[in-house]
Amino acid sequence: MAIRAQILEQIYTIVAQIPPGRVTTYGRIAQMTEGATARLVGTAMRQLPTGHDLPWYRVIGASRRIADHGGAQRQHEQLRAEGVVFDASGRVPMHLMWPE
DNA sequence: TACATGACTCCGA
DNA sequence: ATCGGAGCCATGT
Repeated sequence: MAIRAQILEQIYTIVAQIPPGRVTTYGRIAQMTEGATARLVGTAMRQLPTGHDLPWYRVIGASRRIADHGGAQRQHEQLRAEGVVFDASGRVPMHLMWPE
Protein backbone atom coordinates (compact mmCIF):
# COMPACT_ATOMS: atom_id res chain seq x y z
CA MET A 1 0.00 0.00 0.00
CA ALA A 2 1.31 3.43 -0.91
CA ILE A 3 1.71 6.26 1.55
CA ARG A 4 -1.71 7.86 1.89
CA ALA A 5 -2.02 11.00 -0.20
CA GLN A 6 -3.20 13.10 2.72
CA ILE A 7 -0.20 12.15 4.84
CA LEU A 8 2.18 12.74 1.96
CA GLU A 9 0.65 16.17 1.48
CA GLN A 10 1.09 17.00 5.16
CA ILE A 11 4.71 15.89 5.05
CA TYR A 12 5.43 18.07 2.04
CA THR A 13 3.69 21.04 3.60
CA ILE A 14 5.67 20.76 6.80
CA VAL A 15 9.04 20.31 5.07
CA ALA A 16 8.30 23.33 2.92
CA GLN A 17 7.89 25.42 6.07
CA ILE A 18 11.25 24.66 7.66
CA PRO A 19 13.08 28.03 7.72
CA PRO A 20 16.49 28.37 6.03
CA GLY A 21 19.31 27.73 8.46
CA ARG A 22 17.12 25.55 10.68
CA VAL A 23 16.50 21.80 10.72
CA THR A 24 13.94 19.33 12.06
CA THR A 25 13.75 15.57 12.41
CA TYR A 26 11.89 12.74 10.70
CA GLY A 27 10.21 11.94 13.99
CA ARG A 28 9.06 15.48 14.63
CA ILE A 29 7.55 15.71 11.18
CA ALA A 30 5.81 12.40 11.76
CA GLN A 31 4.30 13.73 14.97
CA MET A 32 2.95 16.79 13.20
CA THR A 33 1.05 14.62 10.73
CA GLU A 34 -1.85 12.30 11.34
CA GLY A 35 -0.65 8.76 11.08
CA ALA A 36 2.85 9.03 9.65
CA THR A 37 5.83 7.39 11.36
CA ALA A 38 9.44 8.56 11.20
CA ARG A 39 10.16 5.71 8.83
CA LEU A 40 7.48 6.88 6.43
CA VAL A 41 8.85 10.39 6.42
CA GLY A 42 12.18 8.90 5.41
CA THR A 43 10.48 6.89 2.69
CA ALA A 44 8.76 10.03 1.43
CA MET A 45 12.08 11.91 1.27
CA ARG A 46 13.67 9.03 -0.58
CA GLN A 47 10.94 9.06 -3.17
CA LEU A 48 11.10 12.77 -3.90
CA PRO A 49 11.48 13.28 -7.65
CA THR A 50 14.57 15.09 -8.85
CA GLY A 51 13.90 18.72 -9.51
CA HIS A 52 11.35 19.21 -6.75
CA ASP A 53 11.48 22.38 -4.67
CA LEU A 54 11.34 20.97 -1.14
CA PRO A 55 14.21 21.68 1.29
CA TRP A 56 14.60 17.95 2.03
CA TYR A 57 18.14 18.56 3.30
CA ARG A 58 16.75 20.33 6.37
CA VAL A 59 15.43 17.00 7.66
CA ILE A 60 17.84 15.09 9.90
CA GLY A 61 17.65 12.29 12.47
CA ALA A 62 16.53 12.45 16.09
CA SER A 63 20.21 12.19 17.03
CA ARG A 64 20.57 15.58 15.33
CA ARG A 65 22.91 14.01 12.81
CA ILE A 66 22.50 13.56 9.08
CA ALA A 67 21.02 10.16 8.32
CA ASP A 68 23.09 7.62 6.41
CA HIS A 69 21.95 7.61 2.78
CA GLY A 70 23.27 8.20 -0.71
CA GLY A 71 22.87 11.96 -0.68
CA ALA A 72 24.22 12.51 2.82
CA GLN A 73 27.32 14.32 1.60
CA ARG A 74 25.24 16.62 -0.57
CA GLN A 75 22.88 17.22 2.33
CA HIS A 76 25.80 18.24 4.53
CA GLU A 77 27.02 20.71 1.93
CA GLN A 78 23.58 22.24 1.45
CA LEU A 79 23.19 22.79 5.17
CA ARG A 80 26.66 24.25 5.59
CA ALA A 81 25.93 26.52 2.66
CA GLU A 82 23.01 28.11 4.47
CA GLY A 83 24.78 28.48 7.76
CA VAL A 84 23.95 25.32 9.66
CA VAL A 85 26.84 24.32 11.89
CA PHE A 86 27.93 20.92 13.20
CA ASP A 87 29.80 20.17 16.41
CA ALA A 88 32.80 17.88 16.69
CA SER A 89 30.56 14.80 16.72
CA GLY A 90 28.69 15.90 13.62
CA ARG A 91 25.60 17.08 15.42
CA VAL A 92 23.56 20.19 14.76
CA PRO A 93 23.22 22.35 17.88
CA MET A 94 19.83 22.13 19.52
CA HIS A 95 19.04 25.80 19.06
CA LEU A 96 18.90 25.33 15.29
CA MET A 97 16.05 22.85 15.61
CA TRP A 98 12.65 23.80 14.23
CA PRO A 99 10.08 24.46 15.54
CA GLU A 100 11.83 26.45 18.27
C1' DT B 1 1.68 -14.37 -0.51
C1' DA B 2 6.36 -14.12 1.99
C1' DC B 3 10.51 -12.18 3.17
C1' DA B 4 13.98 -8.51 2.99
C1' DT B 5 15.11 -3.54 3.19
C1' DG B 6 15.28 1.19 4.54
C1' DA B 7 16.90 9.03 4.31
C1' DC B 8 13.70 6.12 11.84
C1' DT B 9 13.23 5.82 17.00
C1' DC B 10 13.14 4.27 21.43
C1' DC B 11 14.99 1.63 25.18
C1' DG B 12 17.56 -1.36 27.79
C1' DA B 13 22.14 -3.50 28.65
C1' DA C 1 28.95 6.94 24.89
C1' DT C 2 27.72 2.69 22.21
C1' DC C 3 25.30 -1.08 20.64
C1' DG C 4 21.72 -4.42 19.68
C1' DG C 5 17.00 -5.47 19.27
C1' DA C 6 12.24 -4.46 18.61
C1' DG C 7 8.49 -1.83 16.56
C1' DC C 8 7.40 0.59 12.67
C1' DC C 9 4.98 0.38 7.63
C1' DA C 10 5.67 1.38 2.71
C1' DT C 11 8.47 -0.75 -1.04
C1' DG C 12 11.12 -3.91 -3.51
C1' DT C 13 12.08 -8.92 -5.02
